[in-house]
Amino acid sequence: MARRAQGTAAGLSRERIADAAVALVDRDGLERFGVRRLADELGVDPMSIYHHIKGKAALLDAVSEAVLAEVAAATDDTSRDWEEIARRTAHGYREMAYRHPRVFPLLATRAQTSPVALIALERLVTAMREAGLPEQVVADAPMTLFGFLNGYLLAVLSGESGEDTGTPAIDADTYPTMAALAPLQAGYGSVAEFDRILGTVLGRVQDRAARGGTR
Amino acid sequence: MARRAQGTAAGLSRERIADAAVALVDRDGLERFGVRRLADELGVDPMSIYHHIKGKAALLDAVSEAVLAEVAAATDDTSRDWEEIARRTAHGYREMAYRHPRVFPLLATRAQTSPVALIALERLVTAMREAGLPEQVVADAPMTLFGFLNGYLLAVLSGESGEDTGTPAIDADTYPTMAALAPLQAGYGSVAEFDRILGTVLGRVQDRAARGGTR
DNA sequence: TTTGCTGAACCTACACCGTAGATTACGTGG
DNA sequence: CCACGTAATCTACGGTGTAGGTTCAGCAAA
Repeated sequence: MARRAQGTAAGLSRERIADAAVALVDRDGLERFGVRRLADELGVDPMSIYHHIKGKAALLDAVSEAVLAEVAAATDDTSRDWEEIARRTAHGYREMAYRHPRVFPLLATRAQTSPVALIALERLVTAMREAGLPEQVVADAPMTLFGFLNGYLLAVLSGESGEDTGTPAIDADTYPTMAALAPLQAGYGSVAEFDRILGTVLGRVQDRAARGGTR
Repeated sequence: MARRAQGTAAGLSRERIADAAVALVDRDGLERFGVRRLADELGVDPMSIYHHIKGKAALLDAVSEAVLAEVAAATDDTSRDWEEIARRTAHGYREMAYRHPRVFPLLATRAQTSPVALIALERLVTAMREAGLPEQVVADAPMTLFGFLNGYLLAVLSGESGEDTGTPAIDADTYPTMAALAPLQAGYGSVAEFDRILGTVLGRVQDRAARGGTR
């Protein structure tokens, strides 16, 4: 609010800006997020931000990177077992998604090429390779795992973080089967549910490996 | 461009607007899409659109609905075999995604409650139920199938539709395994690849069914 | 101490956006 | 022939991202 005079240090830095941006998106959502609002939050002129980050796109990149860094920090890397690594990464990813449901669409939409993402993937595929899994299976693993993680979490969180929290409650007359099934879909955000589905995905990977890989 | 005088009919309708919006997003991308640009494209005052569609959010809903309708139209519903239905729906969905790569993020992000989406799901789960599959398996099917479809297609298309089509070509020194695997990931986007992964997902559903369902 | 430079912060300005509210005129039913 | 609903336009407001210029604390060399 009270902006300092020109030339006075405001203690801005890429990291401080990114953290504030994450907090702002968490609070108000992606729609309402903007450079000016972020500047207000930091008690700073909008243009000051541009001295540390090139533009709004780069700002969103920084947000992605910040929450991904959380995952990396929370995942301990003591294990060498690829399935253990995959499980821990997936659970860490899920927890981050629940911590920042309104940031998550950003991650699912943009291709992840940031170092922190690549390091995690490199660790996973290296472990898989050392375990002797067929090359093609290893090559497909990132896409298989994160493709599903993104799709699943996006669907589960879309109700969780929605601006308007009104589940329309599908019409039982026109969609009888869907309505009948609704109670069975009640437990959809639970860890148990997640772990079960994750297990089937990893099980599939192992099946392919056992069969010898390519097809 | 040449706007007519006030009161003169411009032949606008929800459908015509939605079609033009889809074309505009296809051409310029979601970032550049806006009410004013759409109005320009239609040769119409921006506010005229508001007489047919409530606001920008509703406009994007209309876009989603329009492309989903394409899928429904292209998928013939002669079969009663649930696996056949799932396959055809999935392939139709994929083709739509490739036809409108810049619209697709919209579908993956927003929860689908439009009639056209619900009708397709109702058909699928009804067929599965009639085939005698366990209730919980049927209940999980929509999430399993579309969760994966969305995640996978989002990842594959993010390179396809990118505003800047520069694949960064990961550094072979810092990420040796990832770099070594890159050639094996070349064919990502092909129908064959898609069908293979789809097969594993459907195979998983059948496995669960054979084992008796819940767990 | 004085000088001059660097860079981080601010200020101004512009083009654009979504949309609320008022106005206009065509086509139709009475 | 006239009133009216409707579909279009016009005007205006507050908000956005950001290019370009300005200001000034802090520091290094003279």
